[in-house]
Amino acid sequence: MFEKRLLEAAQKAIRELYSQDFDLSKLTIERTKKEIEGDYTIVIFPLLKISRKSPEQTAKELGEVLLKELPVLCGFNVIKGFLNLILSDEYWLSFLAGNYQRQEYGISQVMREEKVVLEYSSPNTNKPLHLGHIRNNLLGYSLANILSANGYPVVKVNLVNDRGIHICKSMLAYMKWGGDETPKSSGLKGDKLIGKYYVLFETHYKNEIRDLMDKGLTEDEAGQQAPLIMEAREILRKWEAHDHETIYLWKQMNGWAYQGFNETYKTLGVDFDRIYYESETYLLGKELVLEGLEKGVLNSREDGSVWIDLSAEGLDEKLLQRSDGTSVYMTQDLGTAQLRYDDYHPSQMIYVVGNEQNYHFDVLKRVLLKLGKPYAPRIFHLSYGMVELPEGKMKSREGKVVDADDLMEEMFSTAGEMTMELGKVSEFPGKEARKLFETIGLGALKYFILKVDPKKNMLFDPKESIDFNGNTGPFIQYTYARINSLVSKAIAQQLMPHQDVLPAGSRLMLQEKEIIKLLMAYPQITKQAADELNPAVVANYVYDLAKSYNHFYQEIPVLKEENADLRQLRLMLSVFTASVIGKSLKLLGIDSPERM
RNA sequence: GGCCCCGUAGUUCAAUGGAUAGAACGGAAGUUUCCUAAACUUUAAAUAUAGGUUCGAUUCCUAUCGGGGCUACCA
Repeated sequence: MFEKRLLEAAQKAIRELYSQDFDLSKLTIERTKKEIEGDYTIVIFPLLKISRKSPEQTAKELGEVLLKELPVLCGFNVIKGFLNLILSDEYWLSFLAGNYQRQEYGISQVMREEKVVLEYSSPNTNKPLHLGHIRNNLLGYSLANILSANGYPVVKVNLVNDRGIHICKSMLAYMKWGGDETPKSSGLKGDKLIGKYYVLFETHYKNEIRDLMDKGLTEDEAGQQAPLIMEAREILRKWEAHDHETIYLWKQMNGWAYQGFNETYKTLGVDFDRIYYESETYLLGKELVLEGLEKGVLNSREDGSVWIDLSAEGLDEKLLQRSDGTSVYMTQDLGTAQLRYDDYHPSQMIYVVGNEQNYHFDVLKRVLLKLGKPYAPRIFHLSYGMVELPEGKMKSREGKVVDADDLMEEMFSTAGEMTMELGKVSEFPGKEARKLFETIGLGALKYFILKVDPKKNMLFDPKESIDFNGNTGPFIQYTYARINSLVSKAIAQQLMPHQDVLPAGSRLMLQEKEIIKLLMAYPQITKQAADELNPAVVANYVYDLAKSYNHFYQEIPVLKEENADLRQLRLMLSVFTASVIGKSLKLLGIDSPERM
């Protein structure tokens, strides 16, 4: 890689010029800004202490030595404290010719030994997936792709919250008011049917609380004593005691939910290698709690509840097991972590979970550390920001959510309307057209969500957020389709270049060079995205690339160019660009349409 | 109250401590006898406030103001 060679040469040049060694980590080399002539820039300021000369003078001296030392350099300029180096066109051209058809470009050919377990999605079986889950799923799926491309063997796991007091709530509501309604009889998707009863519970529960408060109870007391919540607790107790009827209903309702989830996952285009159920891990969690008690790391109270005291570390006391012996979220997560470690011995266990659970994961890690678990330090909570609506946070208890299925369906129909309006694919058969609308609609949705830094909260306005023009998924997909059309024509006219032919002697236009530079950056981009666990790096990159290509395409002829060398160069550039756009989108979980 | 995160054009997002803070949407003005106009070109418009560290701060530190989250025997 050129940066490395440049750094070494700079080291040598500095020693030659100032007879001193210099800490290379202080030297920054960056790609030259677009508006300025040059390809790589060395920031000179850190050198001034040892050069004892003006920034301009220092830059000039260093530039001259480098020019002599590195044959690929053909010139430089100095602006203030910045040394801008110019590489010869041959350098860019040979890179282009050598890589434009490499399928494996930007994909690591070395696989690491140790696995990464990546958890995402993690739905509750009592409510359908909503926009927040969409962000979660897209992030997880994309990260799995990005890590794989960087040579990490990834195990995609989904942890289903299939048990707990919240599930009992929808079970209770169904027992009371459900009759024998099924997804089939109601025509509702399974997860939607469950969600309906969860909301029903919350509504009635709230009413009971209000009634009790009217009788003089505090809100807390009312929340604890309302008949519905007490009944739900009883169901949880029965469930943990393996009561037959309870288990039967639980299985039936969860089955409905899974069917619904699977449909949504399929439409969204995400999948998993392994599904864990909390009902299978909570007992292991309880064992760990017992172990903690024996080791004296945890303490039990008189009422039988088990706690960990983290006040010495600036946190609070945290409950790990209820007084009635039932387990809580944390108990389950302890077991899940253990099981995952036993199954895969991963080098990293990444949890894609919203930032509202930062505290929970902080505690989880500390508990496991105190238990002396070797995998505790390998736990990494990839904490992503909330998706907010214009009116604020989504509240599934109140049914104030953007439903995942509805949203996607809306995207598809909007994509269809847009396409028809533009008169793009009127000759497409119906099935193919529907496929295209899904590709474009999902492209818009996925790009919109993934282009934002995962750590940050983001706003989603159902009426305005999704666009198909400008900095959007469809814009990038369009660029891909456009190139594809161009290349098809080139093939038809037998104009495609031969791989072993170098377009020699041609001068690169600015627009061409800009694209080549971006293409060359692709491997670093995928690495950065993996290091930072951040798909937005890829999203912003591929937008830049598409934008640069459109700029080029608008102003410079490709097939119409009469000079065969230039035509060949531009075709290579186009083929390479389409390939890298396709790969980048793939990393984001976005499909690239051949036509649109 | 305590702990954590975030304040960048009208709006939604960018910017490894480096050059004149980038885009997109929206606003204004243009480009189609020419490889897909879901495109391209031009234009107006922003770092919450006050200090500090630094040759250099949107970025690091402190305070203030504003927004969000957590602080459940919910998940």
